[in-house]
Amino acid sequence: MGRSPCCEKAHTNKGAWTKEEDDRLIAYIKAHGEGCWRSLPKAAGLLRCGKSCRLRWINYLRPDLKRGNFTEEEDELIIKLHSLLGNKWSLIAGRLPGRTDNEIKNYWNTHIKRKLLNRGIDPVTHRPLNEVASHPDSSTTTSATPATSPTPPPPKTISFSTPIKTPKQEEFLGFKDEIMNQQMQEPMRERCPDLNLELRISPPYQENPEPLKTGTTICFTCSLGLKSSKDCNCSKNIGGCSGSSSNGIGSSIGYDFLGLRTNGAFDYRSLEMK
DNA sequence: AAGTCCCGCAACCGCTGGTAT
DNA sequence: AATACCAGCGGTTGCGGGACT
Repeated sequence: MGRSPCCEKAHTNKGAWTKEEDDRLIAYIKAHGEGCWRSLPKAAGLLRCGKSCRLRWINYLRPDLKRGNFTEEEDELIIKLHSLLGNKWSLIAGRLPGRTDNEIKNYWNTHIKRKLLNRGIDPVTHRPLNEVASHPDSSTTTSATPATSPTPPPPKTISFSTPIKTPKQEEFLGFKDEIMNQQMQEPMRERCPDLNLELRISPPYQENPEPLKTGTTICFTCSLGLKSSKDCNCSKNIGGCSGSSSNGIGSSIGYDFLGLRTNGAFDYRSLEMK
């Protein structure tokens, strides 16, 4: 037994959305909120698949979308995040307010790939092209998984021998990038000497950020904005984070390589790629 | 002006993970 | 444990418009 189709394909429109369809969708979501995409089309009087409605809303109609050209800063941020996360467009989008995964994916394929090639950097491995050429195993094929090479590939699993010192609270509120950069970049630089991995990423925007008490922890999955993850290891006193601190890692706060709050010793095991 | 090519983007498709029953 | 449903993700496709011949 498989899954039933998400909609009655025979009675749904396909292709570009009309202004009227957009208006109907916007009006419905304004009145009832997001969710229940399967039943939404019928309720909203749309001859569309629920999936299609969701995509249209998320990628085009959402009021918080930024639209417009990407800035140079956004370009660099995408490149850096891609070098660390691979084709995890939704994760990358999560670090770029107002941008969608689809938008970033398209932008990557049409602009950034070319930009990196012009810089002599392989867009898949983020290694210098000449280095890739000298190691035939480092293919530039479809996989986002870093290619094999004499040196270990980038983070399937990474560990840094030097634990990050716990900054004072006022330091992490102001994100002491320099500390992180100095301590985190060396191993990466070793592997990608031409790749500037200086990361300056802000935490997700919060209207009224709740100050963390010294001694509390936040796990990597939560720092990425992944709610209710089974990997969550946060202390219970952090809003929206309900896991228990059971991974044996110390309770001091440090920064992961994305500039996000985490335990003093960052545990990259939670960052395994597919 | 007409035809062709190329590029960018919106949308679709197939699949996976999570959850409820 | 098995099944069904839902939401979401990432790869791919196809259309529209601009550039080029």
